[in-house]
Amino acid sequence: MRLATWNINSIRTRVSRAVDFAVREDIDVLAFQETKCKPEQFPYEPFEEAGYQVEVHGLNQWNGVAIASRLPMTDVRTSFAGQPGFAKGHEGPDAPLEARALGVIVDGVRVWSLYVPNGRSLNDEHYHYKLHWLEALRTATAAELAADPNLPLALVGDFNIIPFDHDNGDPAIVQGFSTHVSPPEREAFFALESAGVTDVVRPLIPEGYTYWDYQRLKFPRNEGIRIDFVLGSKPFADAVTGASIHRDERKGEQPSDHVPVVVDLDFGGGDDDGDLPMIFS
DNA sequence: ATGTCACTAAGCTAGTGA
Repeated sequence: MRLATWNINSIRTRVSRAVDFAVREDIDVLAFQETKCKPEQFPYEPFEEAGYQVEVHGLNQWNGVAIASRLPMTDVRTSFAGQPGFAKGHEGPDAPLEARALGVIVDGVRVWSLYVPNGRSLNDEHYHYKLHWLEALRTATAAELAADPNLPLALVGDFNIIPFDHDNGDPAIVQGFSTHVSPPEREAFFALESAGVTDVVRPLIPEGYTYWDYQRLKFPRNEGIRIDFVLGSKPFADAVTGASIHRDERKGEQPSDHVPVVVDLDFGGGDDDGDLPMIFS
């Protein structure tokens, strides 16, 4: 299986880019964030013509997550257990949920497409919302893996956290002043390891950015940041055979400000490409 | 020039979010 995650920053603006990438790169499962539309506005047809079915979760023009897959998707969920909601001046499990999580089972793998809240600034209520959201994600992930320790599970998406200093090439993002690099955010990110998931791309690609701001020539100057990740449970991580960050997708006409992150997986069985099984004798 | 972009509601610009 070839699995990708991509903050597309409006699927309606970039549907051709998205489908072309999926086909060209032979992606089986492609998780999107920031689709920025309701299901009735989602451009299903180009995906279906290319052989992908799509699960969509979107409530309005903000956020929005989706998963396109060549393989059947089951057990679709539009939030994780205990996911906090948010409304102005009102945060927590009783507040309305935003469209930031979509989970499916595909080929025996639980895939969560996640768009972690942007903290905006260190003293903003969205910053506390972000930390609570991450803690709830940790709890929900630990519970899901406790219920099925052998489950190949992946948390993929835009985490809006820069885990290490060398993941930050943007001089405007400064420790002590900016979100994405604050110790509480980094602790929340690494705390996901205690739930049983690890970054499966990092060991294969130690350096590299996944996002460059549209403003101030950040891409030509390569002042990017690494905030898009694939975190996998042990059964998932053990199946990883390769990874790639598709920097070229930041180039050309109307790019997203994020690029896709791809992981190759081999769960054994010898039949991961739809062809007849290999016979060894 | 913060060297930008996408969304909506209401109009051809302002407000919001990133």
